[in-house]
This record gives sequence, C-alpha cells and structure tokens, in this order.
Amino acid sequence: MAAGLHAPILDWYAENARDLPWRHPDATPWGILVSEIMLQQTPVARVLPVWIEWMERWPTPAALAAEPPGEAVRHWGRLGYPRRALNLHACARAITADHDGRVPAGYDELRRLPGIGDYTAAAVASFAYGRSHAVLDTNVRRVLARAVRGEEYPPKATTTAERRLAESLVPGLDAPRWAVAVMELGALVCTARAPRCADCPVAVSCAWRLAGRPAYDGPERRGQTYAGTDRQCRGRLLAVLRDAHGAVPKEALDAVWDDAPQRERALDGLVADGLAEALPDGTYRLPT
DNA sequence: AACTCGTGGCC
DNA sequence: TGGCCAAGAGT
Repeated sequence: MAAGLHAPILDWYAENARDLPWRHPDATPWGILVSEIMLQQTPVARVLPVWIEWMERWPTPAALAAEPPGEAVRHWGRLGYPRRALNLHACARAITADHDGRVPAGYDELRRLPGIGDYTAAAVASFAYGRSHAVLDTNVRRVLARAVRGEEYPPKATTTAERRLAESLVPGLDAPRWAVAVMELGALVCTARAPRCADCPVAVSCAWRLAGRPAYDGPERRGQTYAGTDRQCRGRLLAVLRDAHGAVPKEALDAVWDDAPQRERALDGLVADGLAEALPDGTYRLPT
C-alpha cells in the first residue's frame, strides 16, 4: 500500500541532504551517539556549535569519562534538558568500564545505556554501525501519518500500528540511508507547520494531500507551558551554577527567582537529580 | 498513561 | 504576542 515511497525519497535525499558533521564518513560511533543525545527535542542549528566543541574537547568516551560530571553539564551550555549531559557522561563511563571504550553496536546493549531509549538505540545502531532498524522519530511518524495514513499528525503516543508500518518499510538494502532520508524529509519538507508539499517528492501519492490536507481532528494535543514553571526555575538556577567557576553562595541563587518555596523545591530537585551539589557550608556547585 | 524535564525561534 | 514545536527518555 505504501509501495512507491522509497525511490522518490532516496532520490530527494541524495539532492537535498544537509551537510552535517555527524553524517560524514569519518564520524565516529561516539560522535554519532553524542549527536543523537543532543538532538533529542533540540533543533540542529542549536546542536551544531555545541557538538563541535564537545568533540574537540572529548573525542572519545574515555576522554569524557575522565571528567567530573559537572564539566559535562557546564559545557552543555543552554541546549536544554541538562540531564542529557549527565546521561552522556554516564554513558561515557559505562562504555569505558563495560565495553572496552567502544560504543556498543547492538540495539539491546545501547538500549541499556542511560538516556538511550528506543529511538536513540535504533539510530546509533543504524547510523554508526549500518544495522537494520525501524528508526521512529517525530519526523518519521509525521511523514508516515501523512503519506500513508492520510492524517495531519500522528497519535500522541507511538502505536503498534505505527511501528508495524515503519518496520514494513525498512528496505533490505541500506536501511540506514532510508531512515535518515525519511527523517530529513520530515525535518525540511513535511514539517509540522506549513508543510512544503510543492517541494515534496511523494506529493503525488501522499494520502493526506490527496484528501485535501484535512485538519487534525484527533484528541487535544496538550501544549507545553513554561513561564513560571519549576522547569524555568531550574533553568535559572542551573545557569547560575554553570556560569560560576566554583561554588556559589545561596544568595546568588535566591537572586534569580522570587518565589521562595518554588525556588527551594527546584533546587532540591536539581540536587536530587545529580545536577547540583549542596556543600556543608551552604554553597552550591555543579557535581564533581 | 500521563507527566516531567529547558531553551529559543518562528509565524 | 504567545502558543507551538524541536532526531525523546524516565517514571
């Protein structure tokens, strides 16, 4: 039913792929793993400079493993979701301790590393080692929802039907290239808002376009609020720790958020998550 | 299953 | 202007 997608999308990718450093032939499995973690919920444009700096600073898992976790958090900068930096540091230590310093190639081994879920395990196994997997990210889900199912957006949570569809489309030859091509199409053409159907290689067969691009009519998609939340408060507090060289007095943290109960809750959360350390003298710093 | 977890750009 | 969204994962 979704027979004719491969050739047009692969041909489109050959002409339109972005030149990204983690796609270069000399990119290492470690570099690819770092890119995949950084790209979780984060646009390419913001990842690029941080990835380049990280790979110069820590070109191997062993190099990062030799650092205290706080250094990973510090150099994470403002990428967001800083526990990813902690996870990456824990990955580096696990790879160094348990995998002879080499990023594992198998999905199951990757999946056991901290911060590596289904998508990232499939992506690393596929892009770093040429393994054949269904790589199901938000881009792929959206492309398949439109091109095959005829709906503007995929369901909120991945369904078994989506997974079966994605698996049925994995080609026998060069599965990694198919995976990256569909992702790229979703990122550049079949975007969430204002899709560029005029530039789409599968527009002629797209079920959603042929149906007249009907608007999404599924269950309410809950938006993300941010202003005033614990997340924003945590971000403010962590920025203070990140930009300081050593430990900071609590007054420096108190100064960036007015609501004291919320501030204390957020700070406790950062400590509980391992993103901050409370010292006996009442100061705080990134984890050592 | 629903909720939490950062940040910034875009229309 | 502000809601929406971005190569998700953990609980």
